[in-house]
Amino acid sequence: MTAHTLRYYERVGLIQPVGRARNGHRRYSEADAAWLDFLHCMRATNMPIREMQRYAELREQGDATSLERRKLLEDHQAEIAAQIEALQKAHALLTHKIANYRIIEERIRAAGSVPVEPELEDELATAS
Amino acid sequence: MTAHTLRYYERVGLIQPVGRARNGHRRYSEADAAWLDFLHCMRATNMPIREMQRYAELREQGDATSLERRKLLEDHQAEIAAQIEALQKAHALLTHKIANYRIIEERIRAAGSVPVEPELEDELATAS
DNA sequence: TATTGACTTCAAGCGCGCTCAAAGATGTAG
DNA sequence: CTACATCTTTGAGCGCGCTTGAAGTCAATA
Repeated sequence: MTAHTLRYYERVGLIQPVGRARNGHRRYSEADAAWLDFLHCMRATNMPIREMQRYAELREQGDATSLERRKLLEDHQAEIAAQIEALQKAHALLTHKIANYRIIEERIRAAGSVPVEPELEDELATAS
Repeated sequence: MTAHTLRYYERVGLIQPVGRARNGHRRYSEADAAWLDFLHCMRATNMPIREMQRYAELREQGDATSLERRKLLEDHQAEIAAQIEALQKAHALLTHKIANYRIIEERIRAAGSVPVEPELEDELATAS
């Protein structure tokens, strides 16, 4: 997280105005750092800024907003689960395609040059 | 995938100019569809367009580019693995935080109103 | 015949999340 | 005292991946 990003997060209300040293420089407390860690974790898993803003807003309103905050997090967790699934599918597909490329390469090595004919048409087989 | 996105992909070279009906309308073959499925799968796992362009370019050059294409896919697969890890971490964190919110809610219900004092400071505990 | 509707083209616009530029204040080293 | 680095502010700019708009062509339907 760059300094610029921290300023940006402060500007858009993701973090409350943070404490300052006598010279005006920002001093991030442990609590600030922990909150930033959390934000970072949410961003890294594609939570939109708007949603993080909503969460930050609720958090500032205290325990009464617990239920809504929980729902927000549950929604995001569901998003995460969906993302994991898509990623795992793609991972498996790539394993397949990579193996395929190894076969092609072996064939080329065996022929001593690049054969003209045998394009192993992979898309129809692996897109499924 | 919208029609607009298909046009866009064609414009930026992700798909070769596709066949046309007599009236000039595009006709996507099975092979086109399979290739589009693959592209869709890569985009859904955050492969940048530039990388997909590179892959498409190599693909058009035939089997001789097998090795480079394989490396490209291997890199992306590594990216995917990293993403999965981050997502799983976040998923676990959220499980923790959601459980925490349930406790808070239970406490509120038990008190019959929102207590003023006991803000359960969660960030330090769960950000780790 | 008139009117939809789905396609075509090309260019411009947009939302997101930063990212950078410019100008100025302050602190540390030589 | 002079550099130089590091922070401060505000506002503008940018890269990505679409997305939309405008204007036109064609096919079928009321």
